[in-house]
Amino acid sequence: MAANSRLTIATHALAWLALAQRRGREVLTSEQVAASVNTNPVIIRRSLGDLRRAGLVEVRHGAGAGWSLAREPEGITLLEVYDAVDAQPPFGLHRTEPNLECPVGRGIRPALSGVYGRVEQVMRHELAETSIADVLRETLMN
Amino acid sequence: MAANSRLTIATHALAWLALAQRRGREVLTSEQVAASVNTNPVIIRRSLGDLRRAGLVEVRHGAGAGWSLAREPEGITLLEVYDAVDAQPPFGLHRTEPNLECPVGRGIRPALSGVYGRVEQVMRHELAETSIADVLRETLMN
DNA sequence: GCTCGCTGCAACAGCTTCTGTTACAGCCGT
DNA sequence: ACGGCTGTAACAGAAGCTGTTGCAGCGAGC
Repeated sequence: MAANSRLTIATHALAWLALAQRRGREVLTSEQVAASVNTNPVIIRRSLGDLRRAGLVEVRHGAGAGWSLAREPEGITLLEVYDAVDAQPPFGLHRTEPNLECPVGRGIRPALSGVYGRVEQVMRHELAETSIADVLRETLMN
Repeated sequence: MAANSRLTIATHALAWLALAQRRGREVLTSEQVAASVNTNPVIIRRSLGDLRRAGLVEVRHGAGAGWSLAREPEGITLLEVYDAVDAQPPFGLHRTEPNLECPVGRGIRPALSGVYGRVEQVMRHELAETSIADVLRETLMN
């Protein structure tokens, strides 16, 4: 499958909510967000549902329902979005347990876990450097 | 799908080759490597084939055939392995083109490309910090 | 030159994940 | 009560990875 686009969809939705808010529209429906992302409204509801559980957006039910940011766009980092959408880590260990009678098979998993953990740490640190407001600003430059 | 284990398989194979070399065995067959990784020899041949094309291992055909490291294990970094196995990048952009009539849809792809590019850069930098010899040393500590 | 062991590679099945779609119950302003 | 929208389940299609089988090709050693 192509690479995972969950973080992209969620960030797109948040940037669009941030812009709508700035323009005076308090809430957007999943259909309106879907029109910008160019996908199905259910996809957006699933993604925004993840973000709601993480406390990044709020939802209003009933008539006139819709979604809005729960916080200022300057305060929402891509790291929070990454955690909210529960994206898969970049690397996985062996799918089947290696041969434990081999010295390499016995010790390689903790060794690789250490390396992979360091990689994920620097990745998370970099994601924390960018906010939704940053993304929106760069987006509107084009 | 579960996370991608290509980098893990390739690194395991290289560490095992490095240890065998140190023990005086010049070459290992794909079956011997597969026994340590606990998988099918064809999987190993595919992985080592990637590493051969990247110049990290050498193969000998005919009778007494097998694989050996093309360079010192201290000089092979996980970044080279990562590039050799052509692992997928951690994040993907929209699968379908966003709505270009929306200001967010129009500009968000270059904006996200910039962020994702920076994330991949720090990831690559971290992978370059670890060599096969490092992995083997940590592996044998367990 | 033949043999034999191993590589290289194609083809295929099974599994998993993600995306997209339909359908429907639940909620709540108006 | 109505109507619009959310929440969620169920399902289909596509894609990628792993694992498996089968077979041609290569070359060292006899």
